[in-house]
Amino acid sequence: MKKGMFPGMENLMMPWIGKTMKHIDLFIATKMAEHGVNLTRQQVILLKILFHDGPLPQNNLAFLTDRDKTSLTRLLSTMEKKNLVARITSPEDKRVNMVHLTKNGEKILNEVAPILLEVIMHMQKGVSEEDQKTVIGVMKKIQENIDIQIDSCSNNN
Amino acid sequence: MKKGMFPGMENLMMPWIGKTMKHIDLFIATKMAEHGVNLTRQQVILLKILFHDGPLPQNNLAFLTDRDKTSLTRLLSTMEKKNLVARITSPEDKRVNMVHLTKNGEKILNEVAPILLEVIMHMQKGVSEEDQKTVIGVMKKIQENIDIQIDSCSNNN
DNA sequence: ATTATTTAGTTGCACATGCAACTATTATCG
DNA sequence: CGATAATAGTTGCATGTGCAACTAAATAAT
Repeated sequence: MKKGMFPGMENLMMPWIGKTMKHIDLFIATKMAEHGVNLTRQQVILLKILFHDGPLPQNNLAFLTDRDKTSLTRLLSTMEKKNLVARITSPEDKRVNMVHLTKNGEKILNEVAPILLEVIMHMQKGVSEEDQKTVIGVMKKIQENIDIQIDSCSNNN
Repeated sequence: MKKGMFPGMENLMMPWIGKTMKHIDLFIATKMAEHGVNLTRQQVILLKILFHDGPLPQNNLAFLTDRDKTSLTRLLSTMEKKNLVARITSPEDKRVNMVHLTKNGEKILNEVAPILLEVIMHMQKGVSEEDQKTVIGVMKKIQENIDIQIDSCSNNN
């Protein structure tokens, strides 16, 4: 019995993309754990963004990461428990939470950044620059195709 | 502010793949809902497999769909509640649950199959056959790169 | 100024996923 | 045959995700 035989779907991109993404998430979590850190892909990316783009309102963070605001709320809650980030209510607008990278978050980001890079390099080993560009181009195209239909219905983050 | 600016990661595949997959899942769920059906991508794929490959033990189903057995357990529970599939204990080996497609499941699959195809075609509109092949090839390559590291640690499904 | 509306975030509900630990059943070994 | 090991599934716990409905605060409108 062959693994991944979706009847009539062997030569479609979708199943492959989905499966790959699942593997990537697992791989990253595993590698992080091996280095004694307990972070998901999503958390690392958030740390990276906060480090580069300073404290940001949750709103912007949700937009930047293309995530529903409710999803971000809970992602931040997880990260706040681990003392990676801190939510500070903005004095100018008390509705707004400015999300800060904590000292600990920064420290861990520094530990983790090289690991992430290593993982990424390992993943794409043997894939030509050109093919990478093709993949990115196709992903963009798919999102374009989809968003034409979805944008009208509001994305609310 | 640009959407999806992961500092220093703009030309990496990973963030694009992840985001695209999220969009695809949402798009499929939305389209299904528009047609009055309440199914996720994962559920549709499972229905398809059960239709083509007949009743199967959960074990095999987990293997075929590259999913942890515990994940499958819960996916099936959801689908059983919706009367899409049925678990029937095998008489030969009482440990084994044979997963059957119910009449209702088959009926819904028939409704849904053309929608899924339409959705897929819409998604990949404007993407050349060649680029699709490239994408699939790259996905396979990434999984290969990753699995070398992971296989040793047992995949337990 | 007071009301109505928009905006930022949270919470309830539902779904998908994996690991560790568990139960029940079968197979194996001594 | 009886103890041990392997196997199939489930459950507890943790993570990520989105929609609908909510609270609180700020802005717009009358």
